[in-house]
Amino acid sequence: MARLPVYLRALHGLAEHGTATVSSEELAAAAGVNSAKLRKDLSHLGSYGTRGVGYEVEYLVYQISRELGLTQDWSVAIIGLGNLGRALAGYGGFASRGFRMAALLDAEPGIVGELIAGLTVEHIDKLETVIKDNGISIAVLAVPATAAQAVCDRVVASGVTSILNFAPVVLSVPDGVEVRKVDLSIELQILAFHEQRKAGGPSGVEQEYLEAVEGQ
Amino acid sequence: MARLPVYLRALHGLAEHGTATVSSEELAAAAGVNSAKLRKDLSHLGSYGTRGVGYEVEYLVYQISRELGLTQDWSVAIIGLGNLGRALAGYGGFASRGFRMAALLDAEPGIVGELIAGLTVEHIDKLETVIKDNGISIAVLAVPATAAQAVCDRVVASGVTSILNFAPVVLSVPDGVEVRKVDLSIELQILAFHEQRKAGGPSGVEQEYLEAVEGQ
DNA sequence: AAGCCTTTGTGAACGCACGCACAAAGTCGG
DNA sequence: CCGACTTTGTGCGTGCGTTCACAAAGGCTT
Repeated sequence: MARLPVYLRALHGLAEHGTATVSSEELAAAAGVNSAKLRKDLSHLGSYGTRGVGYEVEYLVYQISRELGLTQDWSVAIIGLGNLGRALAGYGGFASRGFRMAALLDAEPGIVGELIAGLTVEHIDKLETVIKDNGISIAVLAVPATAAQAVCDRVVASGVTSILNFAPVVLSVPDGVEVRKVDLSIELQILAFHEQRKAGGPSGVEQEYLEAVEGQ
Repeated sequence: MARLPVYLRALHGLAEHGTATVSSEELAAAAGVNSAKLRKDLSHLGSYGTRGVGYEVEYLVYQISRELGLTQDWSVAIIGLGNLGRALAGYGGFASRGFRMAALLDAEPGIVGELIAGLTVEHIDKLETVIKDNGISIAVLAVPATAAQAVCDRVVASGVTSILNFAPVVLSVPDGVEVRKVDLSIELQILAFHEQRKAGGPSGVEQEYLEAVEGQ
């Protein structure tokens, strides 16, 4: 189900290319998955395909968007406007998918007041007010690890129920609050693992381990 | 196995806290996983725990680091120094885990020559030379989607065998080259999905779908 | 209008990963 | 030195996701 956004992106690419209809085989290749898996995923949304032909791109885009809740706009706050926060604020992929950057918050006096991506950075002291006034339900945390849990508690108390966390800590939240974590250094470490394996590779007990996790 | 970096981070946290020994239960809680799963993961590396006591933090850190190939230094190139590339270049979590930022590359004349995180941005024309001279085996792609595949082909041709891709495209690479993809907007879309579900939620066939993917 | 061909949707088997629960093992107190 | 307690390491059952393979269904050609 985390694959629906991937399909959606592939479909957007096809639409821009002028393709009107697509088979499960083609779409699966574009998304990098098995065609049977794709068909099963799509069939859970309802029968939106035509046998013998395939799926109508535009219609499928709408259906997936609706399923993902992208037909309505979501207000998002970015907290922490360091390098990463700025990158996220300027990332075009959000606005085009129904996400509205509604507020930027930071604690640093030198950053507060700055204009980033058309928004003025506000002081984190106003967090509660800003979140409630803008009807923000999704918060993006790009703050230092040490501040993450405290900020998390505050946004949750203010009514935020979805958090995208870039800080390298496991956040604890009450039931009903969704947290997704992105950790950039973990991805690199996984690459290093495979890299090491290619470069001669370990031996002994490690080899057994490698065999056990093969393909992961 | 993608969990080893998570354990490693939790262990680093414990080490800084002065903890010398840790039980699987405690470590599992810190990493946000089941304790049995953690023990099984660690047992694949070998028997590094002491029954009745737990695991020695420092020793376990070393063993996991070695398994992940972090005891040797990896040279990494960042290609594309937009907001995201800059954030990555300045991210401290890399250097502390055995990754050395060896080169920054961009095509934009206004960016080339700039000093970022202690490194001078070089022109992408020198890509092949830079990669070979620095023995770079891992490349981070923070370029626009339209340029991603072309840049990817060039780094692969230059000998890079691991790619961390931030561009929203599925890269095609020859066998033996590892690609990991990070897509920031996908994470937000998944949050929106859950958010929509909480806010009243869809009905009809969609409800069946939701039940089918419950907990995901 | 009828049959062929393509492609969807899904039933069923396979495989993997997760988690429980327990036995082995090692430590600490008496 | 022995017994009780703690914690690891793991065998086994369960449940989920993936994949194969095929039947149903619709379009297209003749």
